[in-house]
Amino acid sequence: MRILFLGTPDFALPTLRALVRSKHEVLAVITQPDKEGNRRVLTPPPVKTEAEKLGLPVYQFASFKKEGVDLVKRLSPDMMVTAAFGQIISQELLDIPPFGTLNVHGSLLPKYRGASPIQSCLLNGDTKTGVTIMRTALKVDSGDILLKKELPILPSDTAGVLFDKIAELGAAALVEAVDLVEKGKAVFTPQDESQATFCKMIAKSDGEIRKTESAESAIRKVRAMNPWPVAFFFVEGERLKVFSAAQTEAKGAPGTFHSDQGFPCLNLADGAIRLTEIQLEGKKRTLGKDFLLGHSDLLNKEIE
RNA sequence: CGCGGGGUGGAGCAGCUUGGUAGCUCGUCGGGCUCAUAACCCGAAGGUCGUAUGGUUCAAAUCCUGCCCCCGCAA
Repeated sequence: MRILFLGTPDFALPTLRALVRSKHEVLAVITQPDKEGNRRVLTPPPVKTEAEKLGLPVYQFASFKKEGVDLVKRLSPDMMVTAAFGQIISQELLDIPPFGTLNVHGSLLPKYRGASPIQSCLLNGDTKTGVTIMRTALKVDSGDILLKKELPILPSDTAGVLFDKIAELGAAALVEAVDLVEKGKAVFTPQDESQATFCKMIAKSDGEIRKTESAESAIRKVRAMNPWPVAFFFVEGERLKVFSAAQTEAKGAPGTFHSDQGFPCLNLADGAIRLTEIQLEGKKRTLGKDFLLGHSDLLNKEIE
């Protein structure tokens, strides 16, 4: 199969690599334009960097839908593959490749359609998730399903860890799917719309820990928001990020702190969380234990 | 030229405004106490205070300047 690959973030890298390693041919890579990253530094999307490393032609579009038609017709791929591309593609484009367009999605569809399937399953405390390979359709993540792979969610999984696992699982599944299509053995099953759920893009504010919530809910946030945007709360106007935390017993009113084995613990509505790894704005991230050595006054403060 | 915080013994911080003997909590090493300890007591080692061995000064961690590095916000 001669494939045109569309993807943008890290999530798409394993799939791109797997395709390059497979017997199929990646004609070119389509991705989004470079964007201003941290502190005004222009950062290329990870897929661009990887594609260049692999020696593949790269095309960047602010709107592939509007500007990409000629290119796709010229390349005339047998198939297109999308992996977290980040742009909606027109039906006209989807119809160009004779074998259609496949997508890799980080959930067991029809659950968790949308932009944050991995964070969402962690926020909801699910015990399993997975990856789905389906047709890329005009309506986001609604295409007919070719195959799914399940994956248990471990208590130690953060979004970052799950991302990596699912991206790898998805890469293998996608190559398997392309093989099936090539052999004419692919069976596509429509999604059960009545079971569909949708998740929005994660915003930074979604990571705020409030004293009215339970410790369990806070722990889920910590796991779901790591490595981005990272769970946090405010103490006297200063933002404190929580990279990792463990559930423990409350010893004080919600919003106050106590120390346990040298670690700061935040008391919440139901239980408390031991702050194992944290970062004060402007400072480096440290173990909660080390943080407390220089900030013992934290124990007398309260979150907002 | 987006805004802002920071770089002080191994770790986390204070000291800088109002220049003048380098401090706190912890760790490390040695010793003591204890059935025991992430407990306690005694003692010790360890720092050219990011850098230019820059400028001002009798004197700079502290004031001024250039440079390097780390980080938060915003986008």
